Amino acid sequence: MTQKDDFQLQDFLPYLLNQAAEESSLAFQQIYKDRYGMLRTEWRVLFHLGIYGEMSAKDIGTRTKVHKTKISRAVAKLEERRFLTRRRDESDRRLEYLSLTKAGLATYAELRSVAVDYDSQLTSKFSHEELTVLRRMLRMLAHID
Amino acid sequence: MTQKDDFQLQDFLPYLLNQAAEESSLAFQQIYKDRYGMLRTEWRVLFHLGIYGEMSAKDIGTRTKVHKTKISRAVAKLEERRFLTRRRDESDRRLEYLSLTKAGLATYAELRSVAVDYDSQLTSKFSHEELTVLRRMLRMLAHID
DNA sequence: CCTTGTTAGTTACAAAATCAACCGTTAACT
DNA sequence: AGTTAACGGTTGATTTTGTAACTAACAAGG
Repeated sequence: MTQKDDFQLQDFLPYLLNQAAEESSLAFQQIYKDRYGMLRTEWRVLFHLGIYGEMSAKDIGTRTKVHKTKISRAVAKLEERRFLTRRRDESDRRLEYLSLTKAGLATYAELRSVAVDYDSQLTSKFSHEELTVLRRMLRMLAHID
Repeated sequence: MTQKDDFQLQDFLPYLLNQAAEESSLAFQQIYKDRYGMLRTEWRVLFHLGIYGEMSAKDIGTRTKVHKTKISRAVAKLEERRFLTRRRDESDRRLEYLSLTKAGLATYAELRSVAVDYDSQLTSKFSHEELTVLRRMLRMLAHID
């Protein structure tokens, strides 16, 4: 394992971002996976509906930039578990609005509180100013807002 | 789509990091995938060998935190394409050292230059100071160094 | 109306990731 | 030496994802 090159992989932003994203998601993933039997897209859909209320699969896909087939399957799984219900838009019958059931809302509330705790644990190592800079830069990189 | 909650998904660090990581990897992924027919783990292995020279699959797995089955399959694919060769460690015959062939090195050099260009394009929106802060924070989150 | 195109969402099939079990080798302990 | 455990790496079965093609519904232009 001898040095042969001066390119620094850990300074290459896409790589570094992926490493940070994976590592920082790990413990949270454990929880929604092991404790709630959910996949990544599923908790994301759950959270979107929990936060924004009724919205369509298309809306969620646009916001998360997740492909519609993944959304479709996540929605089907959440519906099967009675976490959400669908409602046809009568003026445009292609659309269906999704909203959480009581059970879905309860699960969202639980996971949300896990997320809040987890986030404050993650961010505890940094100052408020640093976090402001970090979030702004990440949002720019993610093309959010 | 009515507001129902004040939890901000785009401030939840694991989510924000994943969005930034995915978006910032997209165009680079297009290149190694479409132009070089590679998978994520494959370019990572290629880069590790290009940067550090000869190393074992285990070493790569430790550094990248990628599971050994994924490494094993990426190595097999790269070997099949004659980008690397294996050499048994005679003092511990479980280990094999991987190193790039001439063709592997050439491909690495090409992709490396793409990566350098791509990175400077990504980082051009930020100041040197901001980038220093960002990298330091990401390394802490990724538990690198 | 009637084509042609587009959209929201689903499905089928191929590709890839995950997980457990496996092989051969080395290490540790008795 | 002999047993047991651990390690590096591979393989096979299952799950998840990606890609394309498909409904069904709407929209625009003739």
